[in-house]
Amino acid sequence: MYERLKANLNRHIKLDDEAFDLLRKNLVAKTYKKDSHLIQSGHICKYTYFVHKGLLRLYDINEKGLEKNTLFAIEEWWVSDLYSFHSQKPGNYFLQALEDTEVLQLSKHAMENLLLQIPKLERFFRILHINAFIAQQERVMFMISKTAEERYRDFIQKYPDAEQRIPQKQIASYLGITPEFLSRMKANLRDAPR
Amino acid sequence: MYERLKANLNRHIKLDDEAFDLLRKNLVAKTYKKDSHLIQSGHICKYTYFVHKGLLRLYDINEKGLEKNTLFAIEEWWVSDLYSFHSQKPGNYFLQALEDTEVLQLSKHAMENLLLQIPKLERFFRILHINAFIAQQERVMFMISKTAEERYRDFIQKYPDAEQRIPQKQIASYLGITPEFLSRMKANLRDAPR
DNA sequence: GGTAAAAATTGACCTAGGTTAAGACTTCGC
DNA sequence: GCGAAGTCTTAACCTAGGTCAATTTTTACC
Repeated sequence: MYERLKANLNRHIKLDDEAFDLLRKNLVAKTYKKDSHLIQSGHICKYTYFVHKGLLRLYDINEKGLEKNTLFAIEEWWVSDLYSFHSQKPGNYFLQALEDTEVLQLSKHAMENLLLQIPKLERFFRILHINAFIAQQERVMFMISKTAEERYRDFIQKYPDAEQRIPQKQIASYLGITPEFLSRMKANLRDAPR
Repeated sequence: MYERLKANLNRHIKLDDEAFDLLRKNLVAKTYKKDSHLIQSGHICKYTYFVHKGLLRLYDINEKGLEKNTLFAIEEWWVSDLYSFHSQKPGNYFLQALEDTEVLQLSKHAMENLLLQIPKLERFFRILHINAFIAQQERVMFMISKTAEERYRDFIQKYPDAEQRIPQKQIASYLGITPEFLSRMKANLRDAPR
């Protein structure tokens, strides 16, 4: 169970056994049923989650009342409403399981303590958030520069198993298009592929 | 000159004089003329910049040959091609001065040393990048959820002096619309304000 | 200070993607 | 295993925003 977490940390830092153990003691394993929520808009987000198994979506509800996905988190992703988690103010996002999902949950309080006790974790999360920023920045550039079809192609290439695991309406919402239009695009691609 | 930097650091951490002095020794003050480039696409990005005075734009050139702005950096912003800076691989972005600009420049090598010598800096940049991520995430949600006019209103509200300092075609590129359409939108707003 | 280039505006026309609605196909609860 | 609800598809029509081109305004340069 913790092997996946260890592998994840090892991408950026080396932790000795003692530090890893301390981290592990502060994590709580939880499972969530498909469709249940880990985070609710309007509430203060208490936890950051490491996805061990499953699939989550982070979304908000815009002023027109529509759900818009901002990210999907699969195995080995860290996910939270970062604004709410770090400011400890009410957030705007919902986090929902799209499959039965197992996570390791880290509270804000535990995280602050760990950062003091294991300075390398500051480095780990710094690098993690740099990469998250770069990915979001690229996504903005895609929104600005590419057509819906180009963004869709890019999406299925980057997340090859997404097509199987994620309902189309969720993918459409992530891409910023309607499910109807995604459906039409797929029909076009079928007729005139590549 | 360093007061602005000190204020910036103080937003998230407290540095003693010794540490601040060490940081200062690693920074190099540079000035760039309007229209000159600090970073070139295709090159490895050697520096991160703290903007002391002036205005920069970070942009790429997409496959259709169009320049697209991903961010404007004004006084007290940190800016770089983070992907290239951190990976030390060739980047895709250009960083250009839109006004005569004074920056403090920090090399990758100096930064790595500083992070080891002043662990609090890990914390500082971690928080900085969390906030940068949150802002980009919100920008993605705006692209997905709002009309061009709503995004324009939001932009001029968030950056009140942008209208004076930044040419319209640059703002249009940032918003993901054509200069022609921005112009027409402004005409509409003039006729039917609010 | 005059002119050449760049930026902004305006107008006619076009298209990617949205909207609404109806039918078909899946999924899920009992 | 069956009905209800949700999801996906298809089609007709609509609109926000793009394209192209001509005109005016601003900026930059000798």
